[in-house]
Amino acid sequence: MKYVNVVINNNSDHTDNLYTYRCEDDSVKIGSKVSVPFARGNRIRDAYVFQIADSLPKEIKGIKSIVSVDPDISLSEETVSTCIWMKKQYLCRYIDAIKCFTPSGTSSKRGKIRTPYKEAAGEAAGNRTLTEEQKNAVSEISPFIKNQKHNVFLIHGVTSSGKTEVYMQVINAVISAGKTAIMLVPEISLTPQTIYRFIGRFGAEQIAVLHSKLSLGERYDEWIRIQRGQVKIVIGARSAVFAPLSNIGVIVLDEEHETTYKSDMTPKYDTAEVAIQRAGKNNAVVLLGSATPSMVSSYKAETDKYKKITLKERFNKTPLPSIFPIDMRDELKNGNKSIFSIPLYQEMKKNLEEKRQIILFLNRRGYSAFISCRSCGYVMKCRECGISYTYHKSRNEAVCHFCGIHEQVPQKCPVCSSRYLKHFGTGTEKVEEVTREIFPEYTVDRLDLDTVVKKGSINRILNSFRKGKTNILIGTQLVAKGLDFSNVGLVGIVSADISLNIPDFRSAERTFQLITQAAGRAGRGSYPGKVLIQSYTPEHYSITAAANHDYEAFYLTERTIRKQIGYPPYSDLFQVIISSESELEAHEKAGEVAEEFIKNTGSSEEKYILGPQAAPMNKIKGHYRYQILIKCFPGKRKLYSKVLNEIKLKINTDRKAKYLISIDINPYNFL
DNA sequence: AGCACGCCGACT
DNA sequence: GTCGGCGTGCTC
Repeated sequence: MKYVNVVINNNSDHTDNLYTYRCEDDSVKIGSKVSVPFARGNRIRDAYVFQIADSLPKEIKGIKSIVSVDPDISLSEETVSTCIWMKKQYLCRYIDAIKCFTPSGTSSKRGKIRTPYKEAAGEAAGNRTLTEEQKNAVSEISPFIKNQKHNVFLIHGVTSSGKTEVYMQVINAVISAGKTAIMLVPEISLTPQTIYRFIGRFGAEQIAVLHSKLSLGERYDEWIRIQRGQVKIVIGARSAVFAPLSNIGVIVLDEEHETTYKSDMTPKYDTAEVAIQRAGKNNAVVLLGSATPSMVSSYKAETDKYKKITLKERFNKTPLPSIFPIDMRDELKNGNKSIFSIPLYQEMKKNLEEKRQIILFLNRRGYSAFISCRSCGYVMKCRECGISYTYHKSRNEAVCHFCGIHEQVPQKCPVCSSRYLKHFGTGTEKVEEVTREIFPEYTVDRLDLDTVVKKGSINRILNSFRKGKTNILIGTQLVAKGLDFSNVGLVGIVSADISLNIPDFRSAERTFQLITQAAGRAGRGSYPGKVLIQSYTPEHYSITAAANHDYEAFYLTERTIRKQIGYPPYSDLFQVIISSESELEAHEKAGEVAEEFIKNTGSSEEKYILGPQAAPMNKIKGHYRYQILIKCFPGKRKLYSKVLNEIKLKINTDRKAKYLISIDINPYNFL
């Protein structure tokens, strides 16, 4: 006879506790999925065993017994403890964390299991020869694999430095040592070539690919394959960090700076944090790879939380493309009001004539118009938050989307008195139209979220570009991610100002990343590529540092600013959103939450709290949303989490309350 | 959440 | 009388 504490699969904050049951089944262990009678009706529900004891510390009246044990699905002790950690870390319920680790479907029963990438052409199985730098990287990591010592490595490698080859050799060592590996990529549909390389190298039967387009049944079958130890490597997007592998030796996050690694649905987890948590418990190594590491990761490397490895040279020894900022203020002075500057136009013409292809980037996330002077480049920003004001047409006001401060837009530029102080950010839709107008004899194609939605069209667009049928490809950041075309002579960034002025403290970081990643698309063949960046503030450090291929310069400047204003990596940002059918109520309650937070944390430091303020998505499905942002400095995280969780529970379990609260710690998107 | 209990008004 | 509305309390 033993007693178990279980988490009930019940979608409610009220029942987010451990419940004790009697258990006679010897096969039950920590992580077992069981069926239990629950509540007055004794309805049979799924539950997961989190604790086991031989006796009860004190008697529980009306204790019930487990009715059955699921033979197929279970958690491991490691994943159970990761669930407990997730509840604290992300203020979610136990069951939300458990659902990440368990398949929601049932077996597809359609006979044979289909592996979507089975037919991948094989690549030579042996390891390739490495550059000196790659060898050093591998030999720095190997001892940790051999000695089963947990560590996190930040691999900062320029585009084309061969990071993937380093990952593969480390994974090879891990598998040779009888352990398993998780390989995470930002977006699986955009990185098919990486998957094919892995399948070619390690063989499809050793690999499970967690594909977003898998049906529930297919996903279930893959989950079972992984859990039964039939595969050694799991490749997938962020949710693959929850793969039911045991004996993990390495978890890799490729392109670790990508925003897709942060979940925006409950639980709002950070993939790198989960990876590090799991790796720690498996005595495994984590590899975070990027050409443009996030500020947070670089800061952790600087402060010795991570070990940094740098790959400075490109694998094929081709030089990095030359990057030229173009001052759009000069264009205006010279009477050119078109989207394209003279240098960009001429460079496009030249490349087309010499039969090289062109990629044009535009940032469509510029819905929120900012206010800038086209004559001198001045941008209206919030003094406190350091982010660009957003133009609100209805009141002709400039509003800070972080703290809510607003002011009238002046008639003249406060710096140079020009009348060219205008809101900016519209008109990018026109790029395709204008391009077709200027170069009617060439083929122009476009790749963005709208075109990607249609399945298959992304491959059609990319294939026709790869084959050279498309001369000019216009795209959003989507195109910047890891695509490898050898005939691209020119990359044009139509307006760096748009990403530079999105209302987010990460706008400079994003801009630096965008330019660097975009530049990596040029000059992959024999011709050294060229990158032109159009901007009204080409002297901005994110642009000059990117142009000089100088990550360190960018990092140091940005770090200073983050420290001054108290943004990550110097704080954790808690975004608390109150939603209600009544806009007034949402606004008021957000204010009350802020007051209660201040009272309960005993901190009188109101400047740590920004808002209340209309949330980025102001209205969703008839519910108005107001937010407060809380800067949480080192040492405060536990207290803030506890207080916020108490406030959240009180509100979300109050049936009379007509509003809801949700909390996102370090959200990635403020748009 | 989901369900039972229970205390009130409206109805065959 | 008694059917059913929903406010309240509880789930090992």
